[in-house]
Amino acid sequence: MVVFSGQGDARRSMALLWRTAGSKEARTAPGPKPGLDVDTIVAAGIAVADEQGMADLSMRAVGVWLGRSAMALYTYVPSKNELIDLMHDRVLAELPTAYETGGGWRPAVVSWADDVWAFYLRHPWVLQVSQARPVLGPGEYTQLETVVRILDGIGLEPLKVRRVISVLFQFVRGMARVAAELQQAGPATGVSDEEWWSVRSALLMEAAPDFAQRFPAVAALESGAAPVAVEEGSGDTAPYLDHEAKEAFRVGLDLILDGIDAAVLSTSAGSNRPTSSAP
Amino acid sequence: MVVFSGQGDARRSMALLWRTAGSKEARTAPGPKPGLDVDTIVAAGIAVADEQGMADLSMRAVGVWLGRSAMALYTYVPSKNELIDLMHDRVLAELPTAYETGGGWRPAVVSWADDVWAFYLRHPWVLQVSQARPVLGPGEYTQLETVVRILDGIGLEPLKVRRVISVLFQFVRGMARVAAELQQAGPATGVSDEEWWSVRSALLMEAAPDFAQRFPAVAALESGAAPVAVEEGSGDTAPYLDHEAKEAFRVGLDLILDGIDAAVLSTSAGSNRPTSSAP
DNA sequence: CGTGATATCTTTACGCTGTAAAGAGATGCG
DNA sequence: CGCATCTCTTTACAGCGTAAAGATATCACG
Repeated sequence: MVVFSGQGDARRSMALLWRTAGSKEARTAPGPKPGLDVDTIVAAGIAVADEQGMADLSMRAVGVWLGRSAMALYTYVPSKNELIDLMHDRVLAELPTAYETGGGWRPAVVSWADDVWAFYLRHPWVLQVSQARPVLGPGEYTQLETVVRILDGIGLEPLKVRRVISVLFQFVRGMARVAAELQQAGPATGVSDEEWWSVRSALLMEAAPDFAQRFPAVAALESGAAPVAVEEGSGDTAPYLDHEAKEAFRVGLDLILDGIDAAVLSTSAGSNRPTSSAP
Repeated sequence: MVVFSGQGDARRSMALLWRTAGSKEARTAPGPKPGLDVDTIVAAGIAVADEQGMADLSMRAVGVWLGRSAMALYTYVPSKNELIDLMHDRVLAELPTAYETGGGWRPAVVSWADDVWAFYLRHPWVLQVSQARPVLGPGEYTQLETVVRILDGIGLEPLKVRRVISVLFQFVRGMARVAAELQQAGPATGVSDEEWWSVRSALLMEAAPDFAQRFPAVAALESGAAPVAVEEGSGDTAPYLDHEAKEAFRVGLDLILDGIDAAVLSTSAGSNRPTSSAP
């Protein structure tokens, strides 16, 4: 279930995102002093989402975190969707904003992708916020600025840069989503991935004894590609699939970077040199 | 909010997916004759999800669709999550299962990606089912078999084929997700995308007048890349962004296919040597 | 042909959700 | 002081998934 962005008063949303609410003017209004503020509430929301997951993020839960009732939050934030937008934009601030491009764009993109990957695993709930209509807040634009700066001047026309960024984001988000869901599913259900898979594949062979006949290509692929050597000795909770997911991430990223290379070459055929894999 | 797969009795799940429930034996048990069956319920669930979206898919809604109470479904299906798994696996059956590879793998992959893209836009709720632990049903494996058959024998080692498939799926799903959410958001809120964007960008400039200073690369990119000529005359509801989304999809796909090309070349360079990690 | 076991299906109920509405209590200005 | 105004709480409502209990229909068996 995707969480859609708020549909409320657009001007108020923007003001909250960019903090242009009249924070300067001294308070002279009657009434009790505010015991909270938007930043505190957003921070509490992020803490709850990090700790308990998006499914358990409720106005009541954030209220409990702050020692208030759920309805107290509505004094500062118009709705839960708006709160999520604010959380999303604010949490992006912890990403690095600059990458060394002296060694070429390729290692810079890899570093960036690694950081984004780790970020999503740290805050898996971010992956559940709808991307349809971006939040248009400072965090979002800072993140975009960072990656545009890496890819600027490598010899792609602006439209192509946008497309490349799309592909990169979709890929990183998609792969991180799978890894994050695995990470969540394990502890949440008390069933490790190895257990889950071994139980399931046994049952699969039981339910579909003709599997190899019905799906010959898949069967051949699995028998040929399955044994990615399991590294023993690491004390992580789920070392095997974590490692597997990260390795798939790296290989896929390389594939995309090769595609970018090809695009660069075909655009500026002749002058620029490729960073790897020459024709 | 992602819908996770069922955690119930794994054997029963598999039996439901592969229809190995004792459907053969004649019914001689006492009690009233069943008025429903799993297939009917799954079809109703798909109809509700297609028509009203995943957010409005509830046991009560499916019950109403069938003229029963919500609890009647629990006679046939152990939980809502299980029902969603069954819906997911069943709806995949409408995808084509074979592609002409006579003209090379590349056009075949493009056709496949186009079909999957259209499929996701037809059933956007499928994009909201967790991919962490695949359903392992016949639909899922049929789909996988289809794409493996396209990529088999183009000169990639099995592990690489798996990675390539991962990248393709993540990309298609990611891009389709954005397009689907746009498609949903428009009608649902009564605000077209052009309206939404023009309102938002006006407010953005108001809230962040120093935008071009704070985000110079993004500002430059947008001024340089924005004008993707709007095609007029088409009578669709949201022709511009639909077209834009599809165009981004095609360009991104090309990028990935170029990356695959590079991987094929580097693998079969010389004779048949794998690029990394030989067995 | 009862009669009891069993199956389908409905009704009710519980704790959860986002948030509208109303009220309590504190605060500063006239 | 009185009163308008603000923060925050309480209560309430319609929705959710599903546990539990009960009504009703159907078969096998004495």
